[in-house]
Amino acid sequence: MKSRLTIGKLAEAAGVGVETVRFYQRSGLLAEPARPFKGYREYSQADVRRILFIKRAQTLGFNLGNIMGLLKLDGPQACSLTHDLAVNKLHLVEGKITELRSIRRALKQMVRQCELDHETGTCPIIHALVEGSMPGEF
Amino acid sequence: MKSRLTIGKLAEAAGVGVETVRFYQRSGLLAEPARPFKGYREYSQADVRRILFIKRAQTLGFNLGNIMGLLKLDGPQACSLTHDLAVNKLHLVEGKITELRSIRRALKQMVRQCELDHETGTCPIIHALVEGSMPGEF
DNA sequence: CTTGACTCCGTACTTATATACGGAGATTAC
DNA sequence: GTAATCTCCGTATATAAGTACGGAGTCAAG
Repeated sequence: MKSRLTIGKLAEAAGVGVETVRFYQRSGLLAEPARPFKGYREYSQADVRRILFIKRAQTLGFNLGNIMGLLKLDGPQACSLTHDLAVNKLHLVEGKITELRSIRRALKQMVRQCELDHETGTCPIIHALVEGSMPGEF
Repeated sequence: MKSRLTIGKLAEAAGVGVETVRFYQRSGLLAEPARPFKGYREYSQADVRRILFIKRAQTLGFNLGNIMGLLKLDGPQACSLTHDLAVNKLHLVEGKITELRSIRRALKQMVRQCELDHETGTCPIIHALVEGSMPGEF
């Protein structure tokens, strides 16, 4: 079923605001739709999917520029570009996870320390984060 | 050696711009330094470390507000206050880890899809946008 | 002592990603 | 048929995190 949508329906279906749709249009992320009726924009389900794609790609760390690039391309080279971008992001994300785990360890230790001895110290996270920094004045 | 730095030297040592230092000061991320000399700010190595910390924390996805909170964990405080702050930041960090793990999962899926279909010459992600439904959960 | 680099300050501008506003016309619900 | 809602448009505002500008004072090198 090819349901035809107004801008408001599209926005609702995709979980964004009407203004966001207009903004995506201005930005070139969505093509200007047909306006068969008093200048009112008319959208299709494909537009819903396109916005959902944009939103999902955003949560993966792609910005709108990246996304526009992805959307413009099709065919085998698009796949390899997509692949490379994804692999890069993946490495970035794994590095961050590792670092956050070490911060978490430090924080847990801090909490435990605090609960055991009622002693005050400086925060181990900060020293874990800044290589070579001495404990003390911050 | 307690080298005393001008704002320019500090900025250079920390790899940021002079204006950024002033901005951090306005934002409360750096304390107003002493100005023993015609109103010129004077910094120490501790300020360099503090800026490096800020920059590092940013790459992990903390915003300046978060970072201000993390910085408050350091230094002498009432133990109960430290404890509460630490628990609070621990939750922040765990949320960040969870978020990144889900991004990682999605990216891995995306990479896998691309690799599977690479021989066929079509990118499943792009293809799905043109017609039909998205590959699940990408 | 002159020249160029550095510092001061407040304010304005930038980029990315949207949101909001205002007023006119169209559509829909009751 | 009237009120509420929706759509149109261009422009303005929001937020985070800086970055740049302009003019005046100051410092360091040649």
